[in-house]
Amino acid sequence: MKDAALKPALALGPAPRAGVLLPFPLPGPYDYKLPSGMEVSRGLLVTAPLGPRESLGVVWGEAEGAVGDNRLRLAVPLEGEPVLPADLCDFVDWVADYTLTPKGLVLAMALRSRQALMAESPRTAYALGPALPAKLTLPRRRIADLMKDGLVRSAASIAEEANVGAGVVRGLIAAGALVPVAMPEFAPVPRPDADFARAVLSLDQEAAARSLKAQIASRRFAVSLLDGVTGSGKTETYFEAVAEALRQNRQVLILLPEIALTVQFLDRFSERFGVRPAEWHSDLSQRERRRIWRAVLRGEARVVVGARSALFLPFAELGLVVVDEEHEQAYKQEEGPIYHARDMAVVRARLAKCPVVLASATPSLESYVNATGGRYAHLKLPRRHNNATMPEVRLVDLTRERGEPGTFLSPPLRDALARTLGAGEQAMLFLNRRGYAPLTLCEACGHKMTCPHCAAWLVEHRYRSRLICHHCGFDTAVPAHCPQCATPSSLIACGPGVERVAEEFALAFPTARVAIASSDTLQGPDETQAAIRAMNKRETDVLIGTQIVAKGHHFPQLTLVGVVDADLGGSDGDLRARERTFQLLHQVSGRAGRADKPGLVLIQTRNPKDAVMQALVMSDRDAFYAQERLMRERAQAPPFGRLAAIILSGVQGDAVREAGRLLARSAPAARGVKVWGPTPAFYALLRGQTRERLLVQAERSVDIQAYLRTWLGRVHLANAVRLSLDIDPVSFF
DNA sequence: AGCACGCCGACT
DNA sequence: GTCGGCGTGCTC
Repeated sequence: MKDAALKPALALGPAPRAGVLLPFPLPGPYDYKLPSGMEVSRGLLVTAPLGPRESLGVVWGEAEGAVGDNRLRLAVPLEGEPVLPADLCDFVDWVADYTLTPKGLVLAMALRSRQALMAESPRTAYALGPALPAKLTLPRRRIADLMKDGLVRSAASIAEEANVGAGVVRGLIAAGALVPVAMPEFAPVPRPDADFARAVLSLDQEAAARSLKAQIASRRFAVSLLDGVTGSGKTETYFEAVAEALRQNRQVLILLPEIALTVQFLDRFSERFGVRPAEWHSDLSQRERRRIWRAVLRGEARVVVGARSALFLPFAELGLVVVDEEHEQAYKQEEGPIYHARDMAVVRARLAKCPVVLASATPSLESYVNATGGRYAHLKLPRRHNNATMPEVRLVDLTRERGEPGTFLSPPLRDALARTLGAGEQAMLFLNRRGYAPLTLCEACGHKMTCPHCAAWLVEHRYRSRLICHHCGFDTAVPAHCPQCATPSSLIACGPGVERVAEEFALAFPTARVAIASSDTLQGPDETQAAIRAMNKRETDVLIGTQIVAKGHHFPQLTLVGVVDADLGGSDGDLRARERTFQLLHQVSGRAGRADKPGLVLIQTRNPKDAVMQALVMSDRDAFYAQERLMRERAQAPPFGRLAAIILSGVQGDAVREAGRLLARSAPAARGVKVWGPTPAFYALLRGQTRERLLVQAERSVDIQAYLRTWLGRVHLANAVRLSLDIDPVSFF
């Protein structure tokens, strides 16, 4: 972070030069001349010529001087001389150093909307002029009638609303009957009102909110874990912190996992603050992106609710960062610059000198250890709202309670379903597996149907009669003969997916109304909304779904949750698999039950003695965390040690494997550092690319980035091999 | 990221 | 004989 030590304003003499960072994967800032006599400071946005074209750039620091004066080109500040906030520049430096990503690539994330800073082009709207032409045709009359309300409209909307051709509008403009009015390019972003609708908080919520408000008032960096059971009102609680930040005239960033960025959340926000917050997510249009980006820089957007990339917005007066559902794996960016948004949010807050709140009912072990160890404030909300009780959790031991072969609903689960439906209540079956069956194999020769581009099984989707690869999207018809031994009709489906569970359920309960909820059946937020509405209106008796039903929505009439296979994803070698299973099952369990009738959760498992299952049954979360913590500590795994993964990939398998061996041979010996591998990645072949992994494990005190820089700086890999780095990997695929 | 330069297959 | 495939390399 040496750049952070730069003076905020670099006053440079005549013929000034400066280091300018460009949003490309260049090794560092390039030197440019700047107009003489200008006061130049870090963060100043410029246009800089790069080769044959003009690029957006940011003055990053003093010139390096490696390039002769004669080769320097002139960078010109943008109109109005906008400046990126200094703490955002520091953040870019920090993320680049931490993830070993070229700075320019990280800067590119902060300049997401390329023309965000180009001069705003005013829109022209029209109002009714002083006089109408003598000759009023019927279309002209319609325009006059429309415009009598005194509102200004664009030429296009006049034509549309008055139902006339564009030519008629043009004619009236030419005749002076419609006069132009200059409008700002963008509608202003509405300001949330801190006191629009104050919530009534429970004592627990009040105490947590008070603590957060005090932190905001002190304007210092602090981390809090808002640790509240499902239904305890975490959102209302941190909304009080948001309100306080607004009163202090500070900006707020609320991070949500992309899937949680729903209409419901935005509605809740506007119920509390009177207006919708500014949104930031991957499918904003270019125009919206530009509008929000500018509004954040100018301080017009006071609260932004966004997915992980919102971390790179140019907040100048950041006063609070909230990371909701902080345990979610979706916060891990797995492509391009690989980073964990939760961890980076903490860094962003530290650089902005403001508090950050991590909220979850099932915190990540990292946050839990930090909170219980006193590094983070631990704010607990142990009670559900309205004193609703937690559901009763029972295990079904699948090693004893087997139904018939090829069935996946055990007798106890069937009985419970029958009772629930008989009582006129709703149920949910959870299985984190899309499609009909995860594996198709030949009865005659044992051949497994796998993807030609990925080392993965093809998943049968019976509704579409296709075999589909969930990694690359490859799809093919179910063949009539085994491709290996040519035996006809020998392919059989193995294992359950949601479609297969739905089929079995429908056979057992032919009159019940079933809906399947998976990313295959629900295309987009509208259909998801419709499914939720059908459930709430009791048009659906049983919802069978993947993890998209685990999150978020609460169904008041739902009293039974069945977990069809709790042992999924128990993959060895993934140190977070147990934590994820626990979090997911805990979350699913929380869907059951209502105020007047406690819910029942039945979990089908082959490992009923496992600590994850026991913690769920005993409703003893802390016991699970304690055990998990101990295991991580013994293994020197995060947060007690550091990890970094090196992923090699390429089309030429031999070259990739050779590069892996070369890399392993050249790993420098260092105290407290171990290098494992190379091993084929979990999916050794993905989209036609061979993938090998090496894992670096280091003690906490080791500077793992420095180690990697030294190592990788010495090795030259074949051009056909791509190397990418994952610092703090969360998944091992 | 672009856009050049630079060496090997099917065409006016 | 060329037009053009995209592999590698450079941009202050």
